[in-house]
Amino acid sequence: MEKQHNLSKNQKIIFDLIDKSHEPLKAYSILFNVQKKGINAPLQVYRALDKLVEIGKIHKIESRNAFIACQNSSCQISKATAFSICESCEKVSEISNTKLSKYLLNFTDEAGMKYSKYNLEFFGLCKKCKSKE
Amino acid sequence: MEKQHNLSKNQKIIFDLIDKSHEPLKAYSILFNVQKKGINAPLQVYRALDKLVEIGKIHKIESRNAFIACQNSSCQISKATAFSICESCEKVSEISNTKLSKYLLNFTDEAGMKYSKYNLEFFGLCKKCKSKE
DNA sequence: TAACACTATGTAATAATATAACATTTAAAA
DNA sequence: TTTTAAATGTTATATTATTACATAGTGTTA
Repeated sequence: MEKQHNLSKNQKIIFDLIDKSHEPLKAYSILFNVQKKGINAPLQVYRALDKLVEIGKIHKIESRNAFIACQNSSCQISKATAFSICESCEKVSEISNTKLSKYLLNFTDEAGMKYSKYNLEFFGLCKKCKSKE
Repeated sequence: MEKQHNLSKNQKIIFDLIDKSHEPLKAYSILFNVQKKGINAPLQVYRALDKLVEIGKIHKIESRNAFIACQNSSCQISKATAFSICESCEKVSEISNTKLSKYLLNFTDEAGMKYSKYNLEFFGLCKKCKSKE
C-alpha cells in the first residue's frame, strides 16, 4: 500500500482545481481562481504547490512554469517525469512509459554516475496541430 | 560547414561572460556583470540570451532559470539537450551521449508521435558531494 | 548609391513569478 | 496533556521576464 497523504484544506482546494483542469495552470492563475475560497496570497498557493509536488500529486512543467496533476496513478512520489509539449497549442501530456523510465534510470554518464531523478520534456506538434499545418 | 553566426556586440559580451563561467549564470547576475560594458537594462540581456539560445551557443537550464555555454562543439542548433545537476552544490554538466540522444530522438509515444526536440535534466549528487555525505 | 528589409540597440515602465520574515493556528504524536 | 511538526495568514519584497516605443546599424538588391 502506498502512503496516503491527507491533503490539508488549501492543498485540497488547489489540487482539485489543477486536477479538474485540462491544461497546465500557472501559480497566479490558480491564485485568481481560488480567491473566492479564501486563499488570498501568492505564498499560500506556492506552499500548497510545493507540498503537492513533493508528494507527487502534481508536477511542474519547468519550461512553462506551470503545474499539472499527475496522470500516472502509480507514481506517488514521482522523481522520474516525462512530458510531451505541443509548441503550437501548448497541450501537455504526461508520458508513462516503463521502457523509457527504465532506460533513463539506468543511464550512466561518462563519469559512471547514475541518476535516480530526472525530468524530460519533449517538444513538437500534437496530432491536431500537425494536421492543420 | 556549419553556418557561422557573427555575434553582435551585446551578444558577444554576454556570450563571453557565460563561456568563461564555470557555473550557470542567471540573467540578472549577467546584467550586473556587464553594466561596466554599457549594458544597462534587463531587456538587453534577455534579447542577447534569446538569440544565443536560438543559435545554440548557450542553453537554458530550465529548472534553475540559468544559462550555460554549450559544451558540445558539434551542436550548433541544439534542440536535443541533456544535463546533470547536483542538488547539493548545483554543479551542472552537459551530457553529450550519442546513444542517449538517438534513443530519445527515436522515442515514440503511445500515440505514435516522435519528437525532434527535447530537454532532459538529471538530478543527483555529483561525485564530490557524494563523497562528503 | 538609394531604397528596402531585417536585425540589433537603447530606455522606461511594468508584468509575471517566487520568496523572506513573522505571528498564529491546527493536527499529530509522545 | 504537553510538545512537536505541519499548515495557515499576512505584509512586504525579491527575482525573473516582457511590452511598448524610438533609434541605429547591416546586408541585400535594384
